[in-house]
Parts: sequence; C-alpha cells; structure tokens
Amino acid sequence: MPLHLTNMQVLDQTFYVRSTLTVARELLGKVFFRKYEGALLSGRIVEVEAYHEEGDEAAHSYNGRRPRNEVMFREGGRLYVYFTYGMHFCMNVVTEEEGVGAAVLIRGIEPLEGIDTMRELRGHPRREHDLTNGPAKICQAFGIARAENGLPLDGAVLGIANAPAIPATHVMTSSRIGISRSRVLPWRMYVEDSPWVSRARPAHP
DNA sequence: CAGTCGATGTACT
DNA sequence: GTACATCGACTGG
Repeated sequence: MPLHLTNMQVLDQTFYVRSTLTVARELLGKVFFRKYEGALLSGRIVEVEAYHEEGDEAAHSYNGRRPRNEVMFREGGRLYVYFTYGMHFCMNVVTEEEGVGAAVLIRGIEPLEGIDTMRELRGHPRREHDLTNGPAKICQAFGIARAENGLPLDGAVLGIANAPAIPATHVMTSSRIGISRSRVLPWRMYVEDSPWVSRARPAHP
C-alpha cells in the first residue's frame, strides 16, 4: 500500500450517518480515492448536490425503495452508482441511517494522484479540467461503473480521506444542474472559482 | 465564449 | 411514448 494511504485518515461511517446537507457541505475539500489496477487515483471534491426522499421530487428515492435505488436506502457510508442517458454513470455518497433514501452526488473533483491513468480512462481530453468537471466524467476517470454500486467507503477499494475544510467564504450555493423537478431547492454546493466545477455560473441561481 | 443537438439504455407513465 | 442528476461535436460570434 502506498505510504500516503497509510498516513490518511479515512472518514468512517459516523461522518456519513448525519444530515445529508451537512455531509454535502463537509464533503467539499475532502479527498476521494480509489484503487484501480494497482494505481491510486485521488482528487479533491469541489462540487456536490444533495438528494433526499423527503420533499425532493428529483431524488431517485422519492417514490420509494426499488431495485435501482436500493443502495440509497442503506446505511450511510457507501457508493450509489446509477446509469443514465443510455451511456453514463454518476456516483453518489450514501448518507443517513438505514431506511432513509438520501445521498450526495459528486459533480466536480480536482485530480491529485493517478492523473495519467485518469487521462487514459477519459480518452485524453484536450483541456485539463475536462478530466473530472462533471459527474459522468468523474466516473469514467475513476473507473466507476455498475460493479462499484454499493461498495463501502471504508478504504478497502475506495474511500474518502479527511482534509482541511473549505472556508465558508469560498463555498457557493445554487439550484441543482440538469433537473427540472424541485428546481427551487438550493442543494448544490461548490468551491468558488475552481476550474474543476462543472459549471461556473448556474443557469438559474 | 455560448448555444444547439444527437447518442443511447433504462425506468416509469 | 417520454424523461432522464450527461457529454462531445458542432455552430456562430
């Protein structure tokens, strides 16, 4: 195991089994990592969106527990991966207690380690920020697909390491991207001026 | 830079 | 049928 992993403090389940909006806010600045074919891929989280079964029509969990969204209802501290638009995967961090359908979508990551591997997995994009400035790009760069749905964030294969929090003055809030339902909810959070955020200015603040 | 549009599988009305 | 928590190619300025 690489030395930097042994020195990392991997966030444990108590971090995830809390209010989804709190977890979403605190995920900004933390380091997501994934072991991929002997390589370590990692990056700093800079953009997230919260989803919750209560009062949020856009959440996959809104209409109850089903095979597709089953992982969203499990105890916090694992990955919820879904397939969308016929060709893309997106990954969420599951939050709260068993039985509550809630999760945080990871939308923007600043790559730190394993960047050459990410470039290959992404097909060598011309612009550096196209590596991971979007939820489906992140899954491609980190090699995340159906097989990773439900995996625990315990550091065995993947996890999130502690890192300094982003100061409130640099955290921006907006409505979520790419959805029409529950547009009024300001449940998207991102680091101001980060080139790794999917959209610098939301269409509907 | 911004805007438009096709690709392509799955869940749901 | 229709919508979809998206992306990349393409256009025009």
